[in-house]
Amino acid sequence: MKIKKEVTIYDLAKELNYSPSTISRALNNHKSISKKTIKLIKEAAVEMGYRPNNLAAGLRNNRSNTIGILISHISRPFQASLISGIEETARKAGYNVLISQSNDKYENEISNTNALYDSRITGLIVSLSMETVDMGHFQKFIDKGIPIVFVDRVPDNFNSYKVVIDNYTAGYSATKHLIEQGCTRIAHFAGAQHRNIYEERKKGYLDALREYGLPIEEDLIIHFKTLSFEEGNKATKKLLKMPNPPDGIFSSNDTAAVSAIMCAKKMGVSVPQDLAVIGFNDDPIASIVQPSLSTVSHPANKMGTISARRILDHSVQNYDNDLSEITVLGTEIIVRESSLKKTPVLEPKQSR
Amino acid sequence: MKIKKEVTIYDLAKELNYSPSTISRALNNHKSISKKTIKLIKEAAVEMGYRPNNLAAGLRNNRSNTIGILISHISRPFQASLISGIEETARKAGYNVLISQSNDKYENEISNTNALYDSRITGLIVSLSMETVDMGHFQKFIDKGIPIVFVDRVPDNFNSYKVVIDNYTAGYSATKHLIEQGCTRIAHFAGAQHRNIYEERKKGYLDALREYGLPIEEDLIIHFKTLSFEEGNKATKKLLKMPNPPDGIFSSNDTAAVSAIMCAKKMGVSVPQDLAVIGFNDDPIASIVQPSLSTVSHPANKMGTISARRILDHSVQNYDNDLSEITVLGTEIIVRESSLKKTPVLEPKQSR
DNA sequence: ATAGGTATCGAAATCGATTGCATAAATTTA
DNA sequence: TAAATTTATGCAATCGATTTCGATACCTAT
Repeated sequence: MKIKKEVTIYDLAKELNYSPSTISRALNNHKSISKKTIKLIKEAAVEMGYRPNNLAAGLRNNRSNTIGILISHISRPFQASLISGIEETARKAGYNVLISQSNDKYENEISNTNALYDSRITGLIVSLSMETVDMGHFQKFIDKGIPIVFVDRVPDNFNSYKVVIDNYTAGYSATKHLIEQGCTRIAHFAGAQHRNIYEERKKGYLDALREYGLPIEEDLIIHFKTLSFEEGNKATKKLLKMPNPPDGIFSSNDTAAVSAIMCAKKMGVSVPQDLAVIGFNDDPIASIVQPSLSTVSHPANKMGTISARRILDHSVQNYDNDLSEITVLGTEIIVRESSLKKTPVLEPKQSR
Repeated sequence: MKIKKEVTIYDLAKELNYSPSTISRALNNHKSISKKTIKLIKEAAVEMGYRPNNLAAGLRNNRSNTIGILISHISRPFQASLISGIEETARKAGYNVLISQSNDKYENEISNTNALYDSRITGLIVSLSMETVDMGHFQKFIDKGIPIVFVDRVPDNFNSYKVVIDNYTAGYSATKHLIEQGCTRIAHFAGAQHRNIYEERKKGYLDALREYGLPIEEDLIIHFKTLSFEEGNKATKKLLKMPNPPDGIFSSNDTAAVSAIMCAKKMGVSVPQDLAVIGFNDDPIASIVQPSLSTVSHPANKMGTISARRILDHSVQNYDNDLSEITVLGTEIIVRESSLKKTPVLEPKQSR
């Protein structure tokens, strides 16, 4: 199979008897080229099958019209939605999107930041790995004026754009909701406490208990490593076997919350009557499990959109110093069956 | 904030009194550079904070060590896993990954292929949009010798690498499973028939019925547009209201299958006794819904890995003509509760 | 000592697009 | 009509890495 040669602006120039400069300017709608010429050149470009070479343009301009993403797991629903939001926004603006996943490993995060840097991305959007503590690998972007947007899992010791939800309030509201449903011994599935999101959710939980005069029992606060289904299962089993088991669980994610529901059912503990459960994220499984899971909804796609916008706006306005705009988005408590002890479920109790 | 200047191989050259050629070769472990020199140069590179410029290298080599992905929706579990597999494989080989989603629009697919082409990707991995019929927008890759791997949703009129599962056999086996469970009137949730995957699943379904001497009833075959939850709900309602309703459903995806289960429960039809259900994909919701959903599992991550490998291998071996290796992967029927009419469920029937 | 080999390294062209500066032509102004 | 603008376009350098030819120095064998 023969490989066709590339059509470049030089080919266009030769063909149309213009200089490459004019071709380039015409294709970019430069104002110093007459409309007639622009039209002529653009039509010829299409006809000859010309396609711009981003590598060449990027080299020359020292930017690649590409947004880099660094997240931990693409197939987590939240992160997939995040990426989706970024991609849509970026593409509309003519930007490409490079992705990389750390699998929650610090080491991967470092090599991925390097790989993205080497591609001279316009900006970077990051949700930190579970392990990351040191932030040194991000400095090179700052030094070169490449904007970084931290999203969801953000550092607290690094000055940059941030897009987050109000995890404290969400944790507070979720816990308060359980309290209002009559729970008095509420357990908490906590995530790694060096990650802001889990730390703040826990703080919200604690403050809600305090506010309502409920005792804080360390035994009811389980610290998870990954908030996986298996971990949730084990924790729930342990909790329900306690002499004085909890009557509510606020889980820092839906996966563990769902495992709690399923575990409780298996152990003959009825949800929500004996155990009310509320999760976090509003993953698809939340509305499928029975009883359906109350949870905190996370505007993932929107967070992606906003993060991408930050990068795009930055590169236009070229801020020089105020590299620290923080966007805090609200969350919503989605009340489903798993936490609804007081008001009867709307539909009649058939088939359950 | 000041922007630091880029460290280039020229800076290294000046600093170390070598020519840029030598620096370049040393960094690439070229054999004509002594090990001592290589070590010296590499150490200096690290110390001076040198980072290669992929744009420059890519321009010179006319390749960017980047794999482009074109799928329809990032947040579909299957596609997210696919991307994940591609990303992992690519990154291990030192490649970056550009993503784009068509949202199942032909128009987006075209503009995205252009955007990816303009970035001079090394290869392209595609799962076709629902609308795509004409394949003209892929020709430019072939012309330039850029390999394309079609995965899952593949064309049948275009010569290129393909990575698929055996949809026909999967459809056949799923249907056969329902028949073996005693179903005699099996409905089928079919997807758009111009997409290979849905067409073949349906063919397998039809052949299974024929083989077991069951009549084919057009009324039991519902053609979906998107196989969404809502569509599934509506279809199930319609089916169950028939004078002679089906006793089994083979759905082309899990979303619609789950909606069928939930709809049946709401209508007082017990699953699997009165209605056995089997889905396709093994999405997370499949194991969460109650009764849990039997389904066909799809090696999504592996398909991603293989697709990426195809690109990588191609660019090494530089095949010239045999651009049509097809990989067919097997699937697995996952039997859960929703289809198990004969054998009793293993766990005792508590709490259900 | 000389031819041939090998190990190391350099000069300079190249990839394709962009852009500051210069120029030529067309138009307006004085 | 000459001068001053404005409009439209070209020249040539530039971005950073790679690679084709060679060139040089050092060895080895005859």
